[in-house]
Amino acid sequence: MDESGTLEQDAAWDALTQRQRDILAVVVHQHTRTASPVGSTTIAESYPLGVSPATIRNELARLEELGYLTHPHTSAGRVPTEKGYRYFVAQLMRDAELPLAEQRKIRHQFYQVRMNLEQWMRLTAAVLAHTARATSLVTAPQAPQARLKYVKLISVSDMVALVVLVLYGSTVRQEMLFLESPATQEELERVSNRFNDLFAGLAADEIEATQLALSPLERQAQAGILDMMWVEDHQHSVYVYRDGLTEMLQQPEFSEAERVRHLVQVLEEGTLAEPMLLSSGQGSGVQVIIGGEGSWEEMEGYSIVLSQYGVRGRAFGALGVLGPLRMRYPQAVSTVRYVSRLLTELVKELYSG
Amino acid sequence: MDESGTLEQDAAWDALTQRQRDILAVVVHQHTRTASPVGSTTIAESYPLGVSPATIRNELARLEELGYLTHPHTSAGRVPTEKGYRYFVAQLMRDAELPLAEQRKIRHQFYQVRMNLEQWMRLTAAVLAHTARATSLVTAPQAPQARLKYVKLISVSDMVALVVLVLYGSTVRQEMLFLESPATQEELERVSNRFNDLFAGLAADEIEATQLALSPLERQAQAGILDMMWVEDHQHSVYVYRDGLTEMLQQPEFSEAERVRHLVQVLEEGTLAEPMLLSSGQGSGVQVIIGGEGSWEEMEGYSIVLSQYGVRGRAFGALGVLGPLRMRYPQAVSTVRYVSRLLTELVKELYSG
DNA sequence: TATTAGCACTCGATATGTGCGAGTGCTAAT
DNA sequence: ATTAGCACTCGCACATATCGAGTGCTAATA
Repeated sequence: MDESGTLEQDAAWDALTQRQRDILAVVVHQHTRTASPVGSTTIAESYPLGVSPATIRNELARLEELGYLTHPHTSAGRVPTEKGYRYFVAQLMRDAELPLAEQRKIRHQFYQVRMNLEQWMRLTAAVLAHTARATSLVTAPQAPQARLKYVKLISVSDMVALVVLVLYGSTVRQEMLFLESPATQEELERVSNRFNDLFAGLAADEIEATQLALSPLERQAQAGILDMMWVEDHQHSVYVYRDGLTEMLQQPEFSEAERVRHLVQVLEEGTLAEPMLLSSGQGSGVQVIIGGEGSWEEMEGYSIVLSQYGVRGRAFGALGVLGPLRMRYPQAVSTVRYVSRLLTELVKELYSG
Repeated sequence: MDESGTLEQDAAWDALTQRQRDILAVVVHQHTRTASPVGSTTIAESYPLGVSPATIRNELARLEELGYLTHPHTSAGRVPTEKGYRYFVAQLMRDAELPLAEQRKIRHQFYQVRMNLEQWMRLTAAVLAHTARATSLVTAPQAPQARLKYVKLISVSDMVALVVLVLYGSTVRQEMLFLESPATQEELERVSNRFNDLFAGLAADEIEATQLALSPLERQAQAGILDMMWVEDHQHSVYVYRDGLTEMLQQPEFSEAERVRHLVQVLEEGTLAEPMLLSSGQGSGVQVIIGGEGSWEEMEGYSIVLSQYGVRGRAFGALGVLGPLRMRYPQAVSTVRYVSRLLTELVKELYSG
């Protein structure tokens, strides 16, 4: 799904009549509210389609043949299939913007918070979870390559120094360094100053490439700094902020313990960040993954609405919501879209320095 | 439970015969392995008590009368009650040290990791969860009052500065500061230097108390720093590292979705840190809380084995494991005790600077 | 008096049966 | 093409029967 909703137009959708489209939309809509299968009479009664339940039954049978709906069992109503949800998202859903009131409320919350990355992430997660009524997932913006803005060595004891690295994008990292030979705060100060002159603005490989005469202390400090920056660059485990799990677990799809366990496992093992950051690569804007398509096998039975935010090539992250197939797609999509735009603005400000 | 296991001796335990004590121990032991009620024949067959099942039945009935055991239903075996577990932990459990091999393995893991607080916390959580086979909970060491070690203001743009605070105990905090009037890096540098001279080693209230002539920029910076330190001091939400949840959810006590939901909720809402840090106050050493006694109502149906670590009055945290009543108490207690001692050593090193 | 064999009894778990009702699919009429 | 009518299906809820593990009690025994 791209912004205008045209991206999936080329998919080979069966040609459905308008009435079939209407009925499918009603089934999806009803089912997302009630969580139970919807029958022909319910449809006829609650929407003025001007036809009898019998006719609707025929259409339902046809839609089932085409793969958009299923039966849990013979004498039950219809439930959308994954294909049904996909059709709904791509073709039927009116792709509205988030209501202005909601927009203002969210924006206000963001500006109330100090300019602190971690708090933004938490707030984003909270807002997404609350507005879309599903579990939210947010990664912090990732810079492709850490660049040194400022370094400071602080004496902890004569053999131990604390290395504080400030990277562009106001990431700060600190680590202890065990010294091979004792050093005073003054010596460390000198090293800090020299390194700031030499290395400011450089990435790890550039720092390594500078062939300079270094004292043993400097050599050790440089090695420590490079180590920290490499860790930063190749950090495989991106922390994923999340919220709204408990509320979502109230939903009837989580009435079996096994289902809950599985979800908790997937969330805890933290393997979602990678596909989030990679997957939403194609196409700009909001992506809707239904039933664990593509590289999301693990998420079979769930849907994910996600978007990247930030600036490609400088710092970007991903955010989205995860819920059961029976999700409020319109709400989820508009919320994710709005919040990702908002966060893009904020990240631009943050990285402008 | 204190180190020597004598603390709870004064509790008014009913006088049980040695045979009753043996039988209670067997019930607890069997039940923790099999998760199902244990019957009289099982006991007679698996342990050489030299009496018939009938005798054991009489004893079981007596133990039930006294409140140490229950029946799930008439024709089922016995299951320990909370009181039964308490008696087991206080009186019957042989309070051994962790096996030396295990100790060495754990210690080795800790020394392999760089001296990095976050990694220690994660490792602690992993080790606890794995060794005690329950969900581990670990808080980082909390200093009673943040003391400034070093401050640095870094220009982000002419109107925005990044404030980096290094506190004692190698905590580093950073935050953006929006300036009222533009300032260059040089000006910020001057402020940083002056503040380091004036404020190093002081706590927030002491910094506030210094009545000095400050420039507008300095005044704003000071306010920012104070703010950050206050947040640090009054931070109510201490992050709790945890591990092993997924493994624990495999246990049969979590076969009902409701139970899983409840646990996830309690863990997610993060209200456990406070009681952890306060509760283990009385008595040194490892504390065993069974069935949500005292201020742990929320944890009814669970047991917690916890200990504080670190140095009282300087920096201390809490660690422990959380599991169902049916927990491997001996393992849990010895692991928690060993790891808390180990971490105390490490924290002492960290804060020695 | 403590122990124990014997035995009736209880109750959960499992399987089987029955009625109910929602919702279908089909057929024949419109 | 639509629809009324109706037989049919099947899950659900509830009742009933069987089975077996494990108890509690009683009376015999050491």
